[in-house]
Amino acid sequence: MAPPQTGSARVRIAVPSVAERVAEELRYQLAEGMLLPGARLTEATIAEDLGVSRNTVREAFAELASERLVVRQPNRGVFVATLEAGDIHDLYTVRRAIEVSSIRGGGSAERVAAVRAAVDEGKRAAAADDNDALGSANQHFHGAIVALAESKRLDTIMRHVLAEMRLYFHKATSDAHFYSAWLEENEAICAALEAGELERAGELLLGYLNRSEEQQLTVHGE
Amino acid sequence: MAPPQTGSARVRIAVPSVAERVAEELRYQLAEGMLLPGARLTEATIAEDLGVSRNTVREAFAELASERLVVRQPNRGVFVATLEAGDIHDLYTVRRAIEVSSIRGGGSAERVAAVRAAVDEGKRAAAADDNDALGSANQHFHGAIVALAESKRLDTIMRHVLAEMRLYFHKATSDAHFYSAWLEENEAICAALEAGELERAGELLLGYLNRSEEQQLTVHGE
DNA sequence: GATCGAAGAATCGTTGAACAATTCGACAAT
DNA sequence: ATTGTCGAATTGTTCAACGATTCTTCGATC
Repeated sequence: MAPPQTGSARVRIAVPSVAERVAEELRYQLAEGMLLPGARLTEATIAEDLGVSRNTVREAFAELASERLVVRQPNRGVFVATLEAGDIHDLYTVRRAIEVSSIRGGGSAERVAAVRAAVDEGKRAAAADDNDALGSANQHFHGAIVALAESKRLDTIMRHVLAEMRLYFHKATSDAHFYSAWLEENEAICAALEAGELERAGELLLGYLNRSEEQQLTVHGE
Repeated sequence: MAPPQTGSARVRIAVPSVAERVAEELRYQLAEGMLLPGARLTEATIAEDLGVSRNTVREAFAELASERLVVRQPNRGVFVATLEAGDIHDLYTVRRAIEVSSIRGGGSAERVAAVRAAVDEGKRAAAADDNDALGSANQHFHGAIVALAESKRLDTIMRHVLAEMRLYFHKATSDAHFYSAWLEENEAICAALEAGELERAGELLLGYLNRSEEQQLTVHGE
């Protein structure tokens, strides 16, 4: 007999609710650039397009709004989030906090290996000249860094931050030599991490984030 | 005519929507311990109690779920979040990341003054022997530290973390000499901050958070 | 011709009712 | 003690409606 309630690991075989699937679909369209910042999302239209009720769309909107992917304007509707002044700095402030903190704490061998895997993934993508894959690999790299901390909450925060950045920067950074610079930095950061030089890894990562922020600030209107 | 769209500072005089007010009311009850972890929140009951529609309650639930104050179990209902194994460590991991990062970045004179104000608030509460006020002051102190970074996103993350901790620890820590230790530490941290010794302030804060986590771990089951 | 305002259309916020699907509790059968 | 079944309760979702708010259009006015 199984112990009455093993407590935590209650694996729910739950089919994602309709509202969640709607949110997922919209998230996808947002990441893919099919819905550009500022675009209006009319409840009735989306409800009809996806074949669901307006109320369900509403619930999906609530979820996306909590992730800052869309903004609700009372009595006016929801719009794809737009980059306000200070948002770039804000996003990088969050990243500096959680990424640097995570890497300074080190992590299990498995988690470190995952970081290494992301670095390699980036190298392969570069070799294959696949810019999309390069961008994904970079996100995986930074996701893996946060994952070092083994914190559910930090993971979801990072997921949201990355989703927001995809929304804003999806095509803007298809500049080739952007990425080549990343690759070397990621390699160095990963090497320091593997060598247990956590302090130095943190400094390298911090430097990368600061430089990356400046790049984004110059690319987008200050 | 007003300038076509002054852009950001569009001050909405919006009356909070009904759904938001419901969420607010529930948040209040959660913080105040009227709704204990594990309690079931039946849609119909709450809808009737608050005199709103079931759909509206649903929207409020979605918001609270995104803040981890309640948990949705598909087809079963929403329950007040309970402390799972590792949650305490998780919460403190987030706090270490954002609080230490914020204090290491320093802040404007106004923001530093706000930290000082929170320290004083704590001292007054201690003098008045008001334990509730002491708890609030401590939360203000740590909120003020995060506010140093002037980041909307970090502020809301911190707000959510503190709300979650209030939910779990609302009465547990009414131990008098807990607080007196805090007061001295807060004072020392604030002094270091004011002196511009950011690195040291960060270390002190980190030490405090580590010790606080251990206390909570021993008080609550492991 | 530009400004203002008012009528009308579109959309949102919220409600209430409905119904299938799922879970829960109890009770009977093996 | 396990299994199965039935009924009650609750959730997930849809639909239709209506007041409130915003947007648009279109004249009327200066």
